[in-house]
Amino acid sequence: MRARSRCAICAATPASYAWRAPTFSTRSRRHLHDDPRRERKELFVSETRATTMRTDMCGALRATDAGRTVSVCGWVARRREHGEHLAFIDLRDHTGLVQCVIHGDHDLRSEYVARITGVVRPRPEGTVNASLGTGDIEIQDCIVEILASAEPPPFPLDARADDVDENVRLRFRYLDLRRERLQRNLRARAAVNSAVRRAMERQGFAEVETPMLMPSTPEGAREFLVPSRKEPGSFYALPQSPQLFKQLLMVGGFDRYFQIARCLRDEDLRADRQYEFMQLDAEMSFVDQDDVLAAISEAVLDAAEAVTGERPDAIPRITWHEAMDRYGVDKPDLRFAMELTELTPIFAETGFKAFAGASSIKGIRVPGRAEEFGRSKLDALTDRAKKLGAKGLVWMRVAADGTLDSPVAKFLVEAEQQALRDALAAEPGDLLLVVADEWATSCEVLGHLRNDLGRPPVHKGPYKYVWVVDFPMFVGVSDAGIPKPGHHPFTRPHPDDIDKLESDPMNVRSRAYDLVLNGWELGSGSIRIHEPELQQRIFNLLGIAPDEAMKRFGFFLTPFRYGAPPHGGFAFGIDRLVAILAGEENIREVIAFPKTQSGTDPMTNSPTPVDAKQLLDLGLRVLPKVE
RNA sequence: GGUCCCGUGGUGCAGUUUGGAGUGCACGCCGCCCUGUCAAGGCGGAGGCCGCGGGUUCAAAUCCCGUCGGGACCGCCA
Repeated sequence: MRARSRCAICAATPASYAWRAPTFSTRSRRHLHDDPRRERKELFVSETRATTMRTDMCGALRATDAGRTVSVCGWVARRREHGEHLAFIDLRDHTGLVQCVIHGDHDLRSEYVARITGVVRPRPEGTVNASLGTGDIEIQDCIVEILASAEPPPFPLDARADDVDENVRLRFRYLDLRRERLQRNLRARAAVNSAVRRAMERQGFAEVETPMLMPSTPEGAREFLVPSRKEPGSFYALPQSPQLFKQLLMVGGFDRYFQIARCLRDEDLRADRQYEFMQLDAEMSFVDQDDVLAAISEAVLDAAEAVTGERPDAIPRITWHEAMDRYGVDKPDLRFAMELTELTPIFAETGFKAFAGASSIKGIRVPGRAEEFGRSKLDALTDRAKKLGAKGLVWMRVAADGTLDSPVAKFLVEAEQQALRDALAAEPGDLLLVVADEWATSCEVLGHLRNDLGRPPVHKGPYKYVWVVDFPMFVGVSDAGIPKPGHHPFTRPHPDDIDKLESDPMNVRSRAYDLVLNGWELGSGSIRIHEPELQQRIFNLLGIAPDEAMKRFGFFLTPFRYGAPPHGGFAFGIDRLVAILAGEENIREVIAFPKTQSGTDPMTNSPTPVDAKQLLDLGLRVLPKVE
């Protein structure tokens, strides 16, 4: 046993895992740290997970094992029969495949579970399989024990199943899980959990569990409710996050808390959203933003390193305002340029009506794609822009001679056209898109178009982490003219803006921050308000009177009267981080038993109706369906 | 709540535009042959409520309406 920590994906030690060749096959789509081009002679130094039934793992055997008598256990991945005298069986466990040479008649079919005992020998000359990690050797003189027979699987348990209807994969999830892809993804997930836990412990965070059954606090996401049997008509809520409890842990003197916490939100599902998901949830006392960002960065970078083998650089920061200004979104994807360019001054004196008087004119340059955008695609882009809230979209194709091919070109004087080309660094063949509107609208519309036109799949290319800081305290106003909190109502205002709370609330920044990776929001956090007076000031702004605040948040507010430390925290989504690191575009691929977009589980058929007796015990009656 | 895409033997597809016999391909499955294969090969065979319901038609996988299921997105996710 080695003292150094192992790769939790493949159980190899750090010294070896960077050299580990794929042991399943070269057809698999993704490899994390595998590189089959490397030298293979010192490939694999693995713990053998020997048991009373086996001596070695299938995928771990190497030429250095030649001569050993071994026992391996696993599933029949493939068989190649040559009559009753000879057959090749590829036996699979989670470490990979090994070829077993079987003489005589054995009824070994797909997915039969078998124990095979034999002698490891180098393969005969000319039969080495370079695409297998175990391809230099095979197990000969085999004794075959069938441990379980199996019906043929409904889909092939290899890379071909990537194309199988996801509903079928989910119905037979336990079979899907046998595949290399899901084995790797879930082991990457385990590696992330482990690295995160170690990073937090190393930094002095204590792991504390918080309740799953808590009072309903209807702000924010829709909650799952759990009826109380003892008090019919009353309900628990499942936590959207441990937010309130973790702040109380700070009041309780824990100083540094973390938890890999299950969170539940009854909102519609997406590629990056499930009802239940896991967060690294953390909170710290006597800190400011820099402390929190540093601690969380440590966990994220450790997690990334554990999966990819490479530690990312320090995570850069960008303010919310700059993110909106340059990328038009609060979760910028920094893997590609196409930045929003400020054009307002160019058209200060313009005679073009759509631009004249607009408070913000911005544009993006879509390099080299003028050709591709004919009239119908440009009309579709314009529709898209309008749906996103713009009054319109000005498009221009840069012709070979540099002139602007656009229905509005005739409204722009030559100096304006030249300044526009210069500002956007336009080249012949480029498509230019311009929006003139309020600053926020111009940014948001172009930000969407930028993502639509330029964004690679989330898992492609380099990993670009970024902290987005200085979020606005309030976003928009309610119908009654009351500001709406951008993060949550316990978020601390930016210290430089506190004086403006009442006079200019919409321009108050908060001490709230997001972590973004490749355009996906990984998580968010904030420095909190720990003084009851400041908290009530915020509630006043939000139109919540003191008695109302006590009614809604009483159990949370009372503790702060007993001495709360300055504190702040963060939470990021484990599922999303793992998905990106594992090269997946959908978090269902990194969850063992996920639900479909409609919230059902094809394997267990949940949710299901329950017996009338159960409802009776809970004091519940189900209403008839409304037509 | 909304928009768009997809439902054809166990799996993946073609067929739908322009209606004409469940017509076809690949994999898998079952049987036989085969002593160096490796997503083995050869021969043979079985397997279909064309998601479901209704309509149009002499005739519907194909056209129309509805519905169910899956997926992507918008709303929503403090």
